[in-house]
Amino acid sequence: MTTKKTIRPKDGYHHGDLGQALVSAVRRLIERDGPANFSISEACKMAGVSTAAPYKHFADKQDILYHVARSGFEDLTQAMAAASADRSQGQVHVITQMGKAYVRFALDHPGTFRLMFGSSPNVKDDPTVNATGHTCFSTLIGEVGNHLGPDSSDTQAKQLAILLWTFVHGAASLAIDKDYDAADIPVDVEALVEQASRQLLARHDQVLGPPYW
Amino acid sequence: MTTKKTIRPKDGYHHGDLGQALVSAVRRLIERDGPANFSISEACKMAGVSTAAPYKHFADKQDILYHVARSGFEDLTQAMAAASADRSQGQVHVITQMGKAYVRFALDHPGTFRLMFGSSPNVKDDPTVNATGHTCFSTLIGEVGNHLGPDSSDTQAKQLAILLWTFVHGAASLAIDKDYDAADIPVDVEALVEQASRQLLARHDQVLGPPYW
DNA sequence: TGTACATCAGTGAACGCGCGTTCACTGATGTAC
DNA sequence: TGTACATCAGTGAACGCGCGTTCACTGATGTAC
Repeated sequence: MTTKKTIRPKDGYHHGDLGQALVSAVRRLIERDGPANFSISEACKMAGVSTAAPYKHFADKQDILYHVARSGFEDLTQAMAAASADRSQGQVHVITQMGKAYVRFALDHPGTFRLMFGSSPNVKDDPTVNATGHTCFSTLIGEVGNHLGPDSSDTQAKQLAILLWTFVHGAASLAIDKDYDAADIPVDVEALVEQASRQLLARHDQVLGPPYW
Repeated sequence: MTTKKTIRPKDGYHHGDLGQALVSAVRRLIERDGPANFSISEACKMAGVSTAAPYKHFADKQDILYHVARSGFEDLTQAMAAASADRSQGQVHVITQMGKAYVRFALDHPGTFRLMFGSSPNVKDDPTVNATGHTCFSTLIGEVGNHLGPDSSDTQAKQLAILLWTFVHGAASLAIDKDYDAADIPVDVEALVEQASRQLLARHDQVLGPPYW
């Protein structure tokens, strides 16, 4: 944490850490143009390097995308972990905070988010990308397990986690794709996640509090 | 309904209804390669026509996409209307059926679905596409209004409709993008929609039934 | 400390490709007389 | 009914472009002696 990982851009021939520089250039391009519309050539221009240089670090275009997706999942996992660090307000609060972090990540990095979860280009046939995504989802399952209590099964936790994930992912997708504009009323996505999470987490023999509107 | 709209493919020079033929060719291509990866050239090959022919019917590539998106929204609206035709089992049932129809449409036409709601390529800057999408969402708002009763406000109906839409859209997206595979357990999307819809539609002073698992 | 050398991250020019779009054209069609 | 003609949906060749990738190369770096 104290040692800043510096990318030293030697003025001369060697770059320092071109691999990392390209990944972050591609991430910036993906944020600007979408994951299907970035080009290696432009990423090279941004990194100040010839168009052949990337092939010393990556097999091909797809390989770069794998690295970008992996770095995205790492960031998302970290964001969700940070959001769930405050455990003083109960388990439900922890889970809703994770959901909000998910939505915030999508809004802050829509292009990367689309790459990670979308299908064009597809990035899920890479095992390590899959593994990183898996890790990310596991943290949610763990928290939902805490919520359900020690008597609950792993399957129960997974199924409830899927329910929550589905809503949160819908909120993130509709928000970044500007689909909520069709609703004619302003949508507060985080409030939406708060409301739905509490409702979906509620025990089924329990009287719910008032809705958020 | 009785008069089948025939596309007469004159063997000779004139096509008959090339505009319609191209739209459906593009839809097929979009289903195969995704909305960002179709090419006019290939659609022309499918329609048996030179690459210059489309420009007699459409301004440019983007214009074709607008037509495709519009036809998609029309199909989705129709599918949702059909699903909600059976009103014998109560208002909640009608609404869950609409949600399932939405998910089924996405699974049957993932490419078109991504074009309609996604952002690359963006299709929402066309007013008539927007209007068709608007119509589609309105039918849901109407049913939710029925559910809430005559004393409810339009805003209340919209907000609850947004809540439901969000979940259903998340389910559709995660399903077609194969993201549920990361969950390690099989996911029955329609059952998921059923469960979540009932839970989100439940009155807030009401004891819920048992969950679906 | 100085030198020879292996390593390898970069260059820059070139390739083949598929694409969207334009252009002058052609020939089928429907209609006015 | 027959003919002249305007219309316009098609053709096919060509364009310019940006792209991913390859190639032989060059020169900076670190290390063994």
